[in-house]
Amino acid sequence: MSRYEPSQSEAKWQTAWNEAELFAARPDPARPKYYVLEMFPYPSGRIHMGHVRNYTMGDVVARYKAAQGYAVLHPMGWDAFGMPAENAAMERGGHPKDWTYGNIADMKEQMRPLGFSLDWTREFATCDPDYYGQQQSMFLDMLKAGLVYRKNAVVNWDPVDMTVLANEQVIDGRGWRSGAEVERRELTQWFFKISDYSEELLSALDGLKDWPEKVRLMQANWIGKSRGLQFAFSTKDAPDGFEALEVYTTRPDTLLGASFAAISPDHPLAKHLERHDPAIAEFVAKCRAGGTTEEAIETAEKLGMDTGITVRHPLNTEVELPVWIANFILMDYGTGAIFGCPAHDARDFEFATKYGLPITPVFEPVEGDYPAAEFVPLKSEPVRYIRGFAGNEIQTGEDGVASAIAFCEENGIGQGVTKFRLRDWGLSRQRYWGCPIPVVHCESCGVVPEKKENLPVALPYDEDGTPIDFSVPGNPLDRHPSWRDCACPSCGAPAKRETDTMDTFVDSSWYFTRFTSPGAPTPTDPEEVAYWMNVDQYIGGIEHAILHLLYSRFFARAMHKTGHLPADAIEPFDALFTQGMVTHEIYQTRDEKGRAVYHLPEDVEDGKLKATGEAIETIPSAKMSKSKKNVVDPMNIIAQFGADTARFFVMSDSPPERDVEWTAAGAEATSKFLARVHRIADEIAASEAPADPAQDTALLKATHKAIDEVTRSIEGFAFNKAVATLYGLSNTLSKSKAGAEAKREAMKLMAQLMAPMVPHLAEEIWAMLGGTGFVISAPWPKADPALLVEDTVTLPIQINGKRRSELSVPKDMGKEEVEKLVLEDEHVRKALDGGQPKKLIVVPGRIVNVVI
RNA sequence: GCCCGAGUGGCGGAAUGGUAGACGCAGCGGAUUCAAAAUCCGCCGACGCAAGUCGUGCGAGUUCGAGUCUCGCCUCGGGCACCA
Repeated sequence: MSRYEPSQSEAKWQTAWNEAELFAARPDPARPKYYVLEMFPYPSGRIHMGHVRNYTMGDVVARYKAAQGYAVLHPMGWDAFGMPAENAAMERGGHPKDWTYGNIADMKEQMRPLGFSLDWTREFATCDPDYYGQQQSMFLDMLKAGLVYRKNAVVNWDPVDMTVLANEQVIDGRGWRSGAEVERRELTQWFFKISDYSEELLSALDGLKDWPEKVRLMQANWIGKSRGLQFAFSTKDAPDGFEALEVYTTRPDTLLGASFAAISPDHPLAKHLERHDPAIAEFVAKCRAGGTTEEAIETAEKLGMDTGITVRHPLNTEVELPVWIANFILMDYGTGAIFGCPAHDARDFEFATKYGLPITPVFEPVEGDYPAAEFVPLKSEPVRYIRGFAGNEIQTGEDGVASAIAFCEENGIGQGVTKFRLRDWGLSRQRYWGCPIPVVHCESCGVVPEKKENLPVALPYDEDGTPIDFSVPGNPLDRHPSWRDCACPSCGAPAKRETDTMDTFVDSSWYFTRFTSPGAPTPTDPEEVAYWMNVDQYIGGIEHAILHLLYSRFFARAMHKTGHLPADAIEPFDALFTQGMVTHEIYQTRDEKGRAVYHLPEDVEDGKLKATGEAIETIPSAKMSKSKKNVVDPMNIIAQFGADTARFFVMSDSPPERDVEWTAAGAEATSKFLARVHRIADEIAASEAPADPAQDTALLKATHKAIDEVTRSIEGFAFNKAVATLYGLSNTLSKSKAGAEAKREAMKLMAQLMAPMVPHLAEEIWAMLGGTGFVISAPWPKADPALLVEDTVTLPIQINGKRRSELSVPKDMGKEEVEKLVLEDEHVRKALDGGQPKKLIVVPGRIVNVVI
């Protein structure tokens, strides 16, 4: 008899695997390759249950594919640049570099006991000078290839701290530290020309068959291809140089419903007026208050100001429309100017109602009257045009738009234009802890790329021998005494380095290619990258559905264009899986002022605080977060139950794409189950029961059914169903009266099926039953189709769609014979009461429905 | 505000348009035990004595048949370009 003691056996097997170097990825021409990757973590310092879930999923896939004979690449690294390191330095002193590398060491120590099949020899952090030096090298190649350029763009500006704020540092329109009202300010910044690839990134989505449909949809909407009309209003009383006002509209069919024109506060005309008219300057300044997010702009109160300028209606030059400046017009989309048709646009309606502008319907419902507020039917819906100017009176919005564009083109009013919502990717960050942008500003030569032999342009660690001080707001690179000053790479004259660093999305846009050759002297090694790319299975959070994944798709194309990736790797992720979060209830009490005080789950027992016995309020589950203290430390779970319990629990119950609720009871139940499996295996190992052909066959059939189900579940990322199947198989095994030999074989197969999820226990059982080698190196079992077929099936009999009876028949019984038997059924005879059914539906092998 | 999801017993969830609730948790009953823990066996959507009726967020619809498909809502979650 041996007991289940994970604390001993888990460490033992991990040592054995490491000694056998099982997880080092090696190209092997004799086998197909498989690259499985989980989104690499930000080194916050502590792993959390979300990490455990994410990496367990990847590990299940990696181990399963290895058992199937693939040469597997399963690497791990660190997304190590970013704001938290700088924030930590500001709040607690110290240096971002020390904080980050310390966190990496801590997290690695926490990940080790989980027994993931990771190839740690390929590990790197994006803040390693070697990594970001290669990134700088690619940046220079992309600059040369015309994929990078500079232009002005708005940032959140904190007028008190005199610093740029990230969106998350703007809370209700105010800076998080100073509390000052944030304003939008323009800076010259670096951009990737992702817009060159708008069409390509959109159309290539169709090829991503193994991506979730919702992610493809989100990306398609984000890219936002639209067909519309661009035309110029001719202006009256406008300043010189503004004789025409270019507008873009996706609803040219509503042109005769135009009641005003509106321009963005950032439109060149608005900027011109701002310089000459104090009232407009004041208004525009008001528009610029608040953060830069689309959400902030769209939910802000609609503000407008009449400029006094008018434009002539292109279809009827007698009609003049006023030109307003409006805070909800985005300069980044279209031309930064629109015409407003309040009758058929909710935003225009709100604006027109507020400022008393006319509302002129262009179309109405085919049946019924024009509604009280705006009327915005689906474009695919037919409507009756009462102020149409092109095509039929009754047509869909789509047709109306198409004929309006055709009409305007014929009459020289404007052109049909395709536009995209997708904007170029601004990569400049006015921060220290990021990859320096490797260019130099020279007074005579302008912007000069750094020479490649001078890369990496490394971040300075200290100033004259003392670590950089982060207690002062702003970017330390800007005020560094020696780092900033340099010689111009072109003319050698004194020059200044660019002090902006790169968006951390750049770091995460190519790390998956670097894993194929982490030590290469170039960004990628052609042979290695050609062998390992693409990522066969990518796993990460749904929150990355748009930005990270879209930027990576673009970057792969840019890398191809600059010779760093082969043509067949421009869609880097063959299959994508997006997993849900790990959630937990929140426990709180109130302090004397009635404010919420949160408590860790481990400090709570039976609805009371362990320490004081004070009753706690329980708030429904939410994503685990430190601020709400609803976190369960994986280390505690591993210490108490072992890694396999933690791994198995996060795979149980909830489907992986959905959020999973962590419950202490669930973890304990999982641990009990694993102990039970261990006990059953132990009993089987000692058993001497003689063979029993009937029982042995029944067990063999059940085992093969489980092989089939677990295999299909893992293939379909339905790990919760694989777990349910294993529960079922363990019950079958414990109750089976089969002989010892048959049971040993069944148990060994079960160990193989469990191995991807609970590898340590599986090894233990495999060894106990005399399996050869490691269970994880044993080839994945195949279900024998002959053992999966059932001879008889139970057909439910429905009467009018409701289940009333059932019928047991041989699997392949013909339709007519089944019908005959159905009509003889007691319930059916009773319901028919001597009559004939209206209809008798027999779906062979599935169901019978008698319609009366 | 805009885009994308999700909603099934007390709880987590299962169900190629075909027996709703597999499997697990909690709960209840029993066995074992001096007793307990552990373990094992059984019951377990609601109402009803029963026959049965009702049940997948709400309201319509398509279908012989809807948790599943369509339309309109509600609630919760993710994203909205400088959190990662």
